[in-house]
Parts: sequence; structure tokens; C-alpha cells
Amino acid sequence: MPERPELGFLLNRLLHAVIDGELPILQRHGLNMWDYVVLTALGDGAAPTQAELSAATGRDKTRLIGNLDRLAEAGLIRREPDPQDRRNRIVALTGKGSTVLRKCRRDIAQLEGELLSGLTASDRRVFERSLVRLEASLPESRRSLPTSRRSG
Amino acid sequence: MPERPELGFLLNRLLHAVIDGELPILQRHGLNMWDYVVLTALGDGAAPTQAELSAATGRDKTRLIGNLDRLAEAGLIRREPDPQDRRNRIVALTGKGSTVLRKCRRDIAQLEGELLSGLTASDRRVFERSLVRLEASLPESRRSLPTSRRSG
DNA sequence: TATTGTTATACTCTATAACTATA
DNA sequence: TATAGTTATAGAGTATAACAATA
Repeated sequence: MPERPELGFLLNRLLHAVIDGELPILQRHGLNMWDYVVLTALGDGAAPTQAELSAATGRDKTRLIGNLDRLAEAGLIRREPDPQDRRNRIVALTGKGSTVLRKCRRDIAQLEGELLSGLTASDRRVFERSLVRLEASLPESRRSLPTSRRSG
Repeated sequence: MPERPELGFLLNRLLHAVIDGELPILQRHGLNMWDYVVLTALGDGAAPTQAELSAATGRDKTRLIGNLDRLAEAGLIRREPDPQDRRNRIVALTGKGSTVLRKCRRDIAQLEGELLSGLTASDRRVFERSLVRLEASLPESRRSLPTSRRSG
């Protein structure tokens, strides 16, 4: 729609298309976007404290709690007191949590394939490689944060 | 951070980097992100009604009003009753509005150049072309909507 | 009766500040 | 005193519904 399509415009449109595609997938597994971000972070690294998890995901520590409560209630994560420092609570995936995470990733990978199916194989390789490179070039400060906004 | 970087993760990081870079530019001209989206829409097409502008930008019509009030107050747009149908108000850029829009676009183009400077010229061409193609392949439903979220 | 623009209300999400328990 | 986790309060942003003017 802009005469020269701006990066922000294009990225925004694309991101929201991805989110719109992902939300139903996550919902089928009883997850919202932040739940999935948390599970992803837990699947990537070793068991962290909630403070570390907050930093890793970009989710404010006070709001992270609600996600962890629900995830624990659903049996997807465990929260255990740290024997080293009993102020900490160590968060870790359960077997069920790993399974749900794996299924979501599989479905999301398929969704991505569909979204990118309009590109040639060569263009897709360059596109994905560029995304990874650009992301790597960003300052550390910005962390994850897919939102579940609704447009007016 | 994910083992296989997901599209949503990468797009989100990149979009927020763009937004973080753009907000100070817009702020220098007294604009917020929605103001800029509205000015952009007005710069692209002919003078629309507020309802059309709402549809074109994705901004809810009730929340669009506040933006239009401020933009008119700042002398960047005009709102005139439609002689054809006096329920409508026709919105249009003023000369001052066009100037501000042009300056913002120029600064944002420079920002984009910096953000993409890590790519080779060839990769950048493919990357931008792919973005445009992917955006064009999306369903009509989704319209613009850069947000000014703050991560926790 | 339907529609444009507007205002008002309720609701959600977010930011900030307290509180507790450990250290 | 400082920190991890938690809870509570205030504020911003959003959706929804109602309203006045015009068709």
C-alpha cells in the first residue's frame, strides 16, 4: 500500500500472518503465545530460575508467573526449589511438556513452509539466511516477544 | 535462541528493532506510530473518509479519532465535510503534513539502510523482493499495524 | 432504518510498587 | 541490606456499546 513499501510495514504484515497462523496451532495444545515462548526457552537451555527465564524470554517476571502457574497446572513444567539457594525456583520441562513443544514446533514448521511456498527454493534460502544474519546483528537488549494483539 | 530459529522469532526481533529505530525519528516530528501510519495512508491515496482511512490503516475508527484530532491540531491534516454526503468527513494532508511525511520517510529509509547493511547487495535485493512477494501473497484481511509495545 | 463520526463504558493488559522468604 | 518470587494497585490501551447527525 505505501508507494515504497517500508520494512516496518512488510515485517509487520508478515509477522501478524505468522501469529495468526500459529495461534490456532498453539490453542489446540492449550497454549497461548507466551506459554509457547516459555516452553521454547526451556527446551533450548537447561533448567533456569524464573529470573533467568524472565530475562531469556523478555517476559516481565511478574507476568511470567501466571504463565508458569498455568503450565505447571497443565503438567507441562515443574517448579522445584533450588537446594543451593532456596529463594530460587528451578523451572524445567516435564516429559509431557517436551512432547507438546515438539508437536507445536512440527506444526509451526509446516505452517512456515506454506507461508514461504511462494518463494523459489533459492530465494527462500537467501531469505531465511538473511533473517538469521540480521537478527544476529541486532543489539542484545531486544529479546523475544511475539504478542497476540488484535488489530482494530 | 531457539535451536532452529523460527520465523516468528526472527520477524519479531527484526520488527521491534525497526520500531525502536523509527520511534525516535517520528518523535522528532511530534508523531507516534499510528500518526505515521495515518499520514502514510493519506500520502499514498487520495483524500478518504475516516471510515475508509480506518479500513486502510487497520486502526479502529473510534481510536483513529484521537490521532486525527492531534494531527489536525498540529496542522498536518485537514478534515472537511463531504458536500456529497454530509455525514462523511474528508481527510487530507496539508502542505505541512506532506513535508513532515517526506522527512520521516527519508530518515526511515536511511535507518533501513543501516539495519540491512550487514547483507550483501545481492542478498539484500533478494531479501527485499521476497518480503514484498510474501506480503502480496497474504490474505487481504490483515492490514497495517505497527505497534509501539514495550517489552517487559 | 442504516451509516458516519463521536463519546462513554467496561475490560484487558501492562507497569510499578509493595510484600515474603530467604540470603 | 539485597535478591527471588509473589501479590496488589494504578494506569494505559483496547473492545464494545450507545449516541447525534445525516441519509
